Amino acid sequence: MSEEEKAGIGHNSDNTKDVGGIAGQRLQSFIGRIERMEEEKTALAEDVKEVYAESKGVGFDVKIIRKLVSLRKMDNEKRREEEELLDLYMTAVGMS
Amino acid sequence: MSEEEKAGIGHNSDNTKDVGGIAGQRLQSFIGRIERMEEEKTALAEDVKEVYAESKGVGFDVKIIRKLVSLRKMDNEKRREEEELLDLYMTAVGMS
Amino acid sequence: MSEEEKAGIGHNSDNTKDVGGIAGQRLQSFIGRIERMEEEKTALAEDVKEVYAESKGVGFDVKIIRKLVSLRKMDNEKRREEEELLDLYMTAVGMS
Amino acid sequence: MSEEEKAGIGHNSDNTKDVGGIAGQRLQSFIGRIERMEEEKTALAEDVKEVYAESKGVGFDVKIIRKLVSLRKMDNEKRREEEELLDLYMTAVGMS
DNA sequence: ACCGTGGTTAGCTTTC
DNA sequence: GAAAGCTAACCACGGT
Repeated sequence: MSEEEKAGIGHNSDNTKDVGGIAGQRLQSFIGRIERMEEEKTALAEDVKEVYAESKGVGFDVKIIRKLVSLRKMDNEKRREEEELLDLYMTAVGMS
Repeated sequence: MSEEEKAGIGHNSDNTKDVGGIAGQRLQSFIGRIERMEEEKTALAEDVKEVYAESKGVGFDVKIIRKLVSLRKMDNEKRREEEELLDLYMTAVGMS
Repeated sequence: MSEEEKAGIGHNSDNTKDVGGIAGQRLQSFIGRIERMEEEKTALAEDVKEVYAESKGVGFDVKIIRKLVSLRKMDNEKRREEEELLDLYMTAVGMS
Repeated sequence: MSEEEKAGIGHNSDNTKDVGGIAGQRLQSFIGRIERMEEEKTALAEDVKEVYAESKGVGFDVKIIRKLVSLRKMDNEKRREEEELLDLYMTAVGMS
C-alpha cells in the first residue's frame, strides 16, 4: 500500500497539484484519512475472526458464541430503544 | 423471556461461576474481547462518517468521494490478485 | 419503465429472441417475475407509509408508533434467536 | 427490563383496554396493519430470493441477473449525470 | 442549496 | 454449493 501512496493517489501518474489545485490536495487528504480508518476496521474484523477461531480451538462452539454475542447486543439495543421510547412518551406528555 | 433468564440458559450476568466453572470464565473472556473489538469497529465507522461529513462541509460531494474510495480499493485488490497470479507463475517456473 | 420493456430486456436495443434464443426468453421471464415482485414490495412500502400518515392524521405521534413497531419486531427476533440458542445447546448436549 | 413491562409503558399484550381506551384500540389497529404489511414485504423478499435460486438452478449466473435488474431499475439520465460528475472530479484530482 | 439520520435493502465474503 | 453474517448504499422522512 505504501507504494500507491508514494506514487500519488491513484492508479495513474498525474500529479494532483497540477490539475486539482488546493481542492485536489484537500480531497486527497480526506480520502487518505478514510482509507486509513477502513484499514483499521478491516484489521479489527480479522482480529475478531481470530478470536472466534481461538475459541473454537479450545473447544467452544462458535455458533453458540455468536448467538450469545448477538443476543447481548440485542439486549443493549433494546434497552436503548426502550429508553428512547420513554423519552418520547415524556415529551408527548409534557414532562420533558 | 423471564423464564429463560431464570433457567440460566441466557446471556446474563454472573451465573458463570456456578454453571460454567473455568470454562465459563474463558467464555466470558472471549465474549468480552469480541465485544470490545466490535465497539472499536463501530467507533471507527462513526469516525469515517464524520470525515465524510467534514468533506461535505467544505463543499465536496460525498457520493463522489465514496466512489473514488471504492474505485481505489478495487484497484488495489486487482493489483494484489495480479501479483498473486505472477507469484504462481514464478513458482510454476521454478523462479520462486 | 414501459419503454424499456418494449425495447427488450435491457438498456440496449437488441431483441432478445434474436440474440438469446430460448435461454434469452427464460432470462426475460425470470427478470420479469423479479421485477413484478419488487414492484409489489414497493407498493407495500407505500401502503405502510400511508398508514403512518393516517395515524398521524388522527393525532398519534408517528415516531412513537415507529418505535413501538420496532420494539415488537425486536421482541420477535430476540425470542427466535433465544429459541435457536436453546436448540444449539440441546444439540451440543446430545438432546437434539 | 421487567420493570418497564410491569409499569405498562412497554409494547406488551392487552394492557390496552385499561390504559388506552378507545385510542389504544385504534393504535393497536394501526400497528397490526403495519405489521401485516411488513410481513408481506418479507414474504415477497423471500420469493425473490427463490426466483434467483431457481434461475441459478437452470444455469444462469445470479450475479449477472442481479446486475441486469439493477441496471433496468436505474434511471439512465441520473446515471449519466453521475458519471459525468465523477469524470469531472477524477480529472480534477488527476485520476483520469 | 436543506440537512441529518435512521431505516431498509442488496450484495459480497466467508463458512460449513 | 448452500447458508449466513457483515457491510455498505440508498431513500425517505422529520425537523429546523
